[in-house]
Amino acid sequence: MFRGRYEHTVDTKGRLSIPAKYREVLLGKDDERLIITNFIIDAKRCLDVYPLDAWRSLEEEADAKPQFDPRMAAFQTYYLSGAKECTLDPHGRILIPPELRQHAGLKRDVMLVSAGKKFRIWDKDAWQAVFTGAEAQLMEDPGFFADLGL
Amino acid sequence: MFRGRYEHTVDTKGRLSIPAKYREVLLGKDDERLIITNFIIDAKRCLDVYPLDAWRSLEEEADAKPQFDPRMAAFQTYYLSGAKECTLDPHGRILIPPELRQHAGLKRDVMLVSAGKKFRIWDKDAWQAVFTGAEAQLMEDPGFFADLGL
DNA sequence: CCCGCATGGTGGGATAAAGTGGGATAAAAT
DNA sequence: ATTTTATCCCACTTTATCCCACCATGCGGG
Repeated sequence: MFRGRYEHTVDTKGRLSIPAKYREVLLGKDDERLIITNFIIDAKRCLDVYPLDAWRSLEEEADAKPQFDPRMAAFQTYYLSGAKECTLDPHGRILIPPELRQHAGLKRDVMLVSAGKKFRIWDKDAWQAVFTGAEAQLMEDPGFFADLGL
Repeated sequence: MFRGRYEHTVDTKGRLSIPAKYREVLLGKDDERLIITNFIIDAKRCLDVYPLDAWRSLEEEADAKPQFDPRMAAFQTYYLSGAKECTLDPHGRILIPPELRQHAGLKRDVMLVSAGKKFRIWDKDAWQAVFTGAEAQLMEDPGFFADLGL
């Protein structure tokens, strides 16, 4: 499980260092490979990052569903097909492929945000917008989280 | 399993270099032969590309089905009979047969898109349309993927 | 309280690999 | 026989990878 939010920077070569706390999770798996794909939340684009094993099980679950369901096809088109494998360099950094960097509109300052078995990478400004958006919803409707059954 | 999307170019001779990551998959099979056939998704034409072994098992599965089902006949007519074998040149490129290039409307810029055991080749503009279509669906209905149970 | 060292994050140059293009030769089609 | 198409070879450009150095921060020991 990944935990916490981190503000890091993407250098001019497109490299991003993974927080040490996230890396500890990977060390526990004995596999430092990460899978990155494109996603979108609240009309803001971001990147979803999975450890390889978590990604594989997602692929397999998806594979077990009816292939010709139009939603599944869209999922395949949008989410699964965008996946790229990235390995950590000796300093614990990944090189974010250009298309994905562009998709999420990553500039220098980015946010790494935990999301259970995966984490997300946001452009810092986009993150701010999504975060305050979620906060606003919660202000308007204090029961917003209640329905989740937690 | 192929992974990721790549934007490459078809040169004036009709050659297209296969992404190194895709080639690694073929190296694992000890067989660099690819089978290419015509396909269509969301009314946009594209090409389906299979490693030879995956194509063979598809052929055999098809062969095991009732021979006189009209749908199978159409599948045979459209999909199976369009197949051409292509081999990689020393630089890891394939020469896309003219008919297939024309079918998919391939110009200079193309997209290679993973799809499980096979991958697809799209004209870049056609791909954009398909991709943004999927994204638009997701934006309209944030629960779009939630219903897949993943 | 200050110093030195370990750790985490950032940056830059050198080398290797991947992708692209073009000419020359060989094979195939007309 | 001529034209076209495919294959091979070499060259160039861009991108990724490796390696080294640097700078903060935090912590323990003098």
